[in-house]
Amino acid sequence: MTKKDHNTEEVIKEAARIVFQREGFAGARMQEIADEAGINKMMLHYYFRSKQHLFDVIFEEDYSTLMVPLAVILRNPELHVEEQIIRFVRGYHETMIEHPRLPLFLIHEFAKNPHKVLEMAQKAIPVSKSEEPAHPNLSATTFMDQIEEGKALGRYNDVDARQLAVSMLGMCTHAFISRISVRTAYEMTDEQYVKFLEERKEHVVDHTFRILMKPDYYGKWKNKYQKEKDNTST
Amino acid sequence: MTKKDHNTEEVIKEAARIVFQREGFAGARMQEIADEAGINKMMLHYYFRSKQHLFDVIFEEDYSTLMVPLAVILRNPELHVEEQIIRFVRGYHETMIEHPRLPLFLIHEFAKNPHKVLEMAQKAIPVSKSEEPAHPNLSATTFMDQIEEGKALGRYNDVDARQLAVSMLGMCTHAFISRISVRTAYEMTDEQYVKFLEERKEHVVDHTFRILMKPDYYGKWKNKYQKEKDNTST
DNA sequence: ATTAAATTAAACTAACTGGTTGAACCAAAC
DNA sequence: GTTTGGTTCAACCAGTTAGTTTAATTTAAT
Repeated sequence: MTKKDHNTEEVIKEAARIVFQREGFAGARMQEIADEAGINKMMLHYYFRSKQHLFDVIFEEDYSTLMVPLAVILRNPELHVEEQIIRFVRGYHETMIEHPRLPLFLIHEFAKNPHKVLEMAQKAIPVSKSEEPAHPNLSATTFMDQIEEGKALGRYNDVDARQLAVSMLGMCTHAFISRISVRTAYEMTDEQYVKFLEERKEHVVDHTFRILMKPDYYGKWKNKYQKEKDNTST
Repeated sequence: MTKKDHNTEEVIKEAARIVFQREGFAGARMQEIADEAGINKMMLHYYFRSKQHLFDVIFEEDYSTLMVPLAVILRNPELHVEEQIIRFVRGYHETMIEHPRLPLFLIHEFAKNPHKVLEMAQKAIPVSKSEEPAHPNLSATTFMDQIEEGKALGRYNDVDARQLAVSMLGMCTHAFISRISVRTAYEMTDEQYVKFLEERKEHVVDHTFRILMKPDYYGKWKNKYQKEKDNTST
């Protein structure tokens, strides 16, 4: 920022991100981070007072990387559930293909320190325009309400909205969290696996809608969706 | 075994299990385990040479706790896929309700040390009767084949079997892995959450079948299944 | 050139942590 | 009751780790 064009602070953060995501807080060593950054260990304390503080910075950034785009989608009252689901699943996959270690990292550190993360979450996700959500991170009420509405209209199956939400999230996360198991079980190369993830995006949308929608409504949606897709690609 | 009736070895193992599952290998402290066991730290080394060895014992046991019952189901050539899915999902939930921290623990340590776990897996799951599976842990070929068969018979949707398998596993694991997020988001007490998990068992079966089966075949299955359930309960 | 900030190297500390030692303990065997 | 041998303990040891200090060097702005 001041002198060097390649900002040391940023170099440290990227190294720390790699090491913390790979080893977790307890497993990471400051020397390891310094080596990863190709920099003297002293610098870590010069820029970020302590290991804990450096970790907090990384964790908060990573948390936002994952949550903010998703929160934006789920908070948007203009969007219909179906559009929310499509954007959510695609957004999740696109972010995670770029940051494959994020889900497991966040979940593991969250599980080790839930209280801290929960209070951080309230600050991390900016609340826009005097909006005061009951569920600060994923105001799921609209989501739930709209599903009830769809059920009443006879479009949706009599599915428990909470169970559906957990299933959808599980379908999204699992391919990333269990990357190695899946890769090994299916004997995939790295490229094949990335391709698998790219494809998976649309499969998860499809699976979610198969759970949610009544067969004929699903058929109609798929038809319409297919046409839209054709129009965009031609 | 020799003198005391309350086996110290077992006391240590249970304490180690709790601490390792909560903190992970890197985060766990031998003193912490000793305290948890209400025992002198020396005893840990007396019974289990090193931290690493103690961890390996626990990890292998936990790995087996999860995998063996599932492998038994998936290896059974007598069972139809549908029955396999039902037993798999139920078995998974029942085991995990008893050991809620198992999935995240195993996945996290697996991700940190994939090579070691993979070679361990081959020993851990006993191969019965000169059976030589291509996929040692979850010989998924039968599973895949039967799904292709169901598609050919017009019973199943044109779903990618691998994607389905990942989705099913994700639906199973996520409720346990993200326990705290889910509990917080839905503002549940501990009892309510256990109830949610109990219920979830059948929901996941249902979700999986909704993805897998064509609507009319799903309808038939559900009908038959409902009758069977009524017969068992009356 | 002068100055101030950035960076490195190396030695150091204070706390922590896995692992060890040697003595005490205790129940059974003689 | 004394011996025996596995069991338990408090204290200790050696290596590691986060974090500090100090001094020297490089870099960039004035």
